[in-house]
Amino acid sequence: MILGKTTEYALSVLAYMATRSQDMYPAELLHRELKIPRHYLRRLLTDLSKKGFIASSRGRNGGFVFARELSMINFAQVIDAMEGEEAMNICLLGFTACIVDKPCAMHDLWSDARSKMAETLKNTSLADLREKYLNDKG
Amino acid sequence: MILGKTTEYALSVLAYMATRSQDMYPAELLHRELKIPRHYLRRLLTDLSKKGFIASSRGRNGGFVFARELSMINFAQVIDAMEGEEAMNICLLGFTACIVDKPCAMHDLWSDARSKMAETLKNTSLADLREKYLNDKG
DNA sequence: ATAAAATGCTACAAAAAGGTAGTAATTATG
DNA sequence: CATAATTACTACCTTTTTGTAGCATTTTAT
Repeated sequence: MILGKTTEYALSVLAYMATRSQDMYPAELLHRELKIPRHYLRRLLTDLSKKGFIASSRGRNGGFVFARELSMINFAQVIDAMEGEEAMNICLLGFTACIVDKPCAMHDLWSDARSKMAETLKNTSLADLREKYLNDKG
Repeated sequence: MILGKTTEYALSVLAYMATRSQDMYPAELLHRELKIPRHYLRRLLTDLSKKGFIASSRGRNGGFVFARELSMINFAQVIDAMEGEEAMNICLLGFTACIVDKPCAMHDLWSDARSKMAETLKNTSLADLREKYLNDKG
């Protein structure tokens, strides 16, 4: 598994919210639309609130909205928040092989590909996603 | 986690074997050198045998050796074998978001970075690793 | 032969991830 | 004020992954 299921759910939710134009997204709606297990989703949403990506409002007509500008949320941030900082910087040969022999022999060979991936994730915000989505549609 | 622990172990083992020059690698040696839990490693090695990367010989003086030329084993193959074919081709927004809206809005933006990563993994063999390792040392 | 050094196999335990259920707290609306 | 709609919290269950234990089997060296 490249990313955990929970991280995929998180990206799904944020991507969905970023590409629509409602002013409130209740858990139940997201559950229906994205087919993410109801209760599990609820916990995920709470978690995403605590992490500052979205904000919740309780009570009738409550739900979730973005807590910051779409342009201020990029994919690397989300993945970091969900998987831990190391996830993207990990040595593909495992720490052991990497540390034992000092600089992991593959770091050079891979750093290009890896850093390109990392840059792409860092440089792509939810605003970019929204823009692309709306353009592709119209 | 980007790759499962077991996959990292597998890469560690193969990388270790590829960069040394013994003609036999018993599990116990790999356990000592790589600090991978003894019994878990044993199962992993059996698994790697069944998958055709290495071959085992039992009995005294037994152990593991590569089952094919180093140049015939690349990193993509190992990752595929350990994580399943889909691991590298997965849609980062999760299948749901991807399918609901037909072509996932991000596929274009990411396909570059992702395919570069995939190519690198496919084009890098254990022979390349060995060569680089021995050059860096000497 | 026998003992030592290996792998193969099977069953189980522990930890992490994923998923379910229900109650409490909060808020808008009639 | 009462009710309905909503999030917050807590506890528990299931599945997958990781790790442990031990015995059976194979091979080599003495």
